[in-house]
Amino acid sequence: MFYMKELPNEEDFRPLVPEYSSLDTSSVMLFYLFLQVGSDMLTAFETYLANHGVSQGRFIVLLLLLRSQMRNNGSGLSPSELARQAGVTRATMTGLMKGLQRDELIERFSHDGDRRKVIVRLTPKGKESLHAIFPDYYSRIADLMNDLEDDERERLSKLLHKVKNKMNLSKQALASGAQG
Amino acid sequence: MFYMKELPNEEDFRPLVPEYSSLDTSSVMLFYLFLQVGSDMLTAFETYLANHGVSQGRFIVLLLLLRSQMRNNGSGLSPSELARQAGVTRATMTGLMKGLQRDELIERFSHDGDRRKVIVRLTPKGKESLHAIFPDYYSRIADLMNDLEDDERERLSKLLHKVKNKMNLSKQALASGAQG
DNA sequence: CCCATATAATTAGGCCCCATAGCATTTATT
DNA sequence: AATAAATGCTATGGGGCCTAATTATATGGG
Repeated sequence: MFYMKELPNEEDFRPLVPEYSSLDTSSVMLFYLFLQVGSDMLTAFETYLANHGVSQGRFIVLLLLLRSQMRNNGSGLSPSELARQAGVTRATMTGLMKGLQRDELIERFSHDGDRRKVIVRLTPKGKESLHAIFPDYYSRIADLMNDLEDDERERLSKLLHKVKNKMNLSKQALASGAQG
Repeated sequence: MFYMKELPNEEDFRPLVPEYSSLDTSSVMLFYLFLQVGSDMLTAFETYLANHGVSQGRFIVLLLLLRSQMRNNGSGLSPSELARQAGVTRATMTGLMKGLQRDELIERFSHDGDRRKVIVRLTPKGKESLHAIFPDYYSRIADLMNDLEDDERERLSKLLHKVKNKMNLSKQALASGAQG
């Protein structure tokens, strides 16, 4: 997890500015601030979820399953599809599901039409877990955003989308080779 | 890492709204959007750094050391202090440093006055690694923020600080027990 | 019908990050 | 001197993630 308790300040960059023409101090500081806030949020909620006995990864799987079941009347999802929606490999998903099944939060059924496939569904216990977490979970999120007025939320959302779009455009470039 | 390729939309929450009085849809959607953008950014830069042969954790340690050496003329930092500044335990820092030393990016010296302490410094190779990464690294960050006008950056920064402050206030509450 | 290819799920093995707990050493406090 | 605190380390373990290989099943062309 990215973390830097004390964010770098303007002075920290000053000696580097003459050396690096690509260094835009305000960009970098904004970038670090963003990552710090995001990491803090994530860490806090991870800790919170851990107290409820689930990890972030597990929680997401449960959420995806719940959503799928609400949308399509309990049809469930395949591990492949879960992996795709969660942005991990199928192997990773297998591991996650192993734990979730051991704890009886999900069930795996074989697919009727395609015997390669598996269908994953929440168990009643899995559903209960989510519903046990939700009230407090939502309340904490609401509380976190409570200081932001409606127009501020609107603006933040717009700005986030802007960064998001920018990233999607340059994602390949960003993640690609060592040479820019 | 938090990830949810397809963010939940308004309809996904609709059936939950009557059930949970604490559920504020706009808060939750903003929260998820924030985490998604942050995670994507982090992942992209992690991948990028990995292509340069360093992990996020390592990179941060190197940054902290560079900053310390620039601020205090090469005095270095103790593992304890590094752990504190990076927000990890001392044990974790020991592990990180083991790898960094193996790769000859840092050196460990014993402290003169206090024989419990160790002083960590960047090796020339460590410094070179950073300086090899910087130009492209800064350029990518600048590029990422390029779509934001000055006033937008200002606003985003203010909003982020607002969320950050809110979190600092309720950090204990957030991360604390299963019961809200 | 058969084979090459693709897809699905899993297993095995491994790396990184991170934590807790315990330990030895050294320093600080009283 | 005795106790407490700090420092760095090791051992151990969990979570998350990956690649590569394996097994089973489907599918489409020859």
